[in-house]
Amino acid sequence: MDRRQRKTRESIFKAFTELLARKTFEQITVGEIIDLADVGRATFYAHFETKEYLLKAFCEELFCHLFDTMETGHADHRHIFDCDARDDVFLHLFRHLQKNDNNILKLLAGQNNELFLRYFKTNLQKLAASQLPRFAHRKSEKLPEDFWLGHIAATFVETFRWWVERGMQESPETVTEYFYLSV
Amino acid sequence: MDRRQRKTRESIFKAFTELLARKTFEQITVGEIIDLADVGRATFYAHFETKEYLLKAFCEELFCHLFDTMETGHADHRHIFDCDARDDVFLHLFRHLQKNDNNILKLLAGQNNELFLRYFKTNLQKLAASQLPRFAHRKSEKLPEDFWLGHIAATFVETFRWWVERGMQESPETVTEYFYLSV
DNA sequence: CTGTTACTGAACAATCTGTTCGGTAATAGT
DNA sequence: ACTATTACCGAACAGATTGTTCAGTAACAG
Repeated sequence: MDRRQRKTRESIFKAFTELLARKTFEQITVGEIIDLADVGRATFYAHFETKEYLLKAFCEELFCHLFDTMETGHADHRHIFDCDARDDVFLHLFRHLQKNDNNILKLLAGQNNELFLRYFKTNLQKLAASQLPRFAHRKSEKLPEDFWLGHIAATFVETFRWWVERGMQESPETVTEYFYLSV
Repeated sequence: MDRRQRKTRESIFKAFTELLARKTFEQITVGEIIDLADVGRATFYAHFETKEYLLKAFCEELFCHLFDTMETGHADHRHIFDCDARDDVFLHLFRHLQKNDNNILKLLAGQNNELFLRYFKTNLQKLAASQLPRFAHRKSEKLPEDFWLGHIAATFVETFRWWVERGMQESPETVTEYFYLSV
């Protein structure tokens, strides 16, 4: 990819992330993004059809980083975050989320969080599917599989939301315990 | 309340409901609402500060109808909907939702469903609190109460969402069973 | 009958979106 | 090193939407 393109894309992402720390998605305008990214208006629209497409691309990169690196367990990833692969993946995930890379919290709290939550849930559902044996309760046998997977993902999201609302006082270990107890 | 005010408010609500059947909240403009409601622009803004405040008022009326009448069990309500108070409240609720009064489904499916879901969850949480003995599992003792209530409400919402996504093929009784099994 | 209140409708500024285009600079291929 | 391609700039642009203002008119309450 052209170096110019890459630089533009990165500065737009960076500006978007910074703005996300201050305000919610719908409060951010294209004008603010290009000012902070120091990029022409036409350039922005050459990269992203609309503001929503930027969010979409942002979410894709975000969850790619968050989930894919976890599943495959890349060496560099483990080095950076000092992860132990033997850890529970959900505990692992809570630990990541605690760091609030890329201002995930603001995306969760925003008014227009539908798209974000959909990505979150989709990825969680895939993760849950790979961890299905962990959730093989008696009750799960009586429920349709897609219902069950959706329930696990939704429970994770809700647990995370509860955690954030309370200011993330509890340790990731405690929250993980709550998650497994309630699911 | 002045008859003129009431009529204006009602025609705005009616227009909003109709538009909600066709498009999502953010696609609806104030111009469309006042055209359909046949109401002056200034009049709309005399009633509602912004479009969001209209949604807020709409949600309040909606959930007031949905929950309050259920808890108090008004005679007229039972007449209209032919409800049996001995029925489980959650089954009762699923039956109501199946009717899709006021296009709840569109509000659920919309992109900007955050406000709607918050109202939904808040009311469900109150309902769950009143029904707490039903959810007195072993596991619930080990969890903080607000976490537990939030989990019940979120599970209901998720169950409902799953139902809607599959075209509401299952009976309300089956869905209620799934709900109780998973919570 | 009268004072108050609500609605009308049109005009208004302000903001944001998404597009267009001629000129400029960086890049890639040869 | 030359050339064609590609990306960027930046300013201008039309179009849509929002929320406000105001003078005139109609409905309401006492």
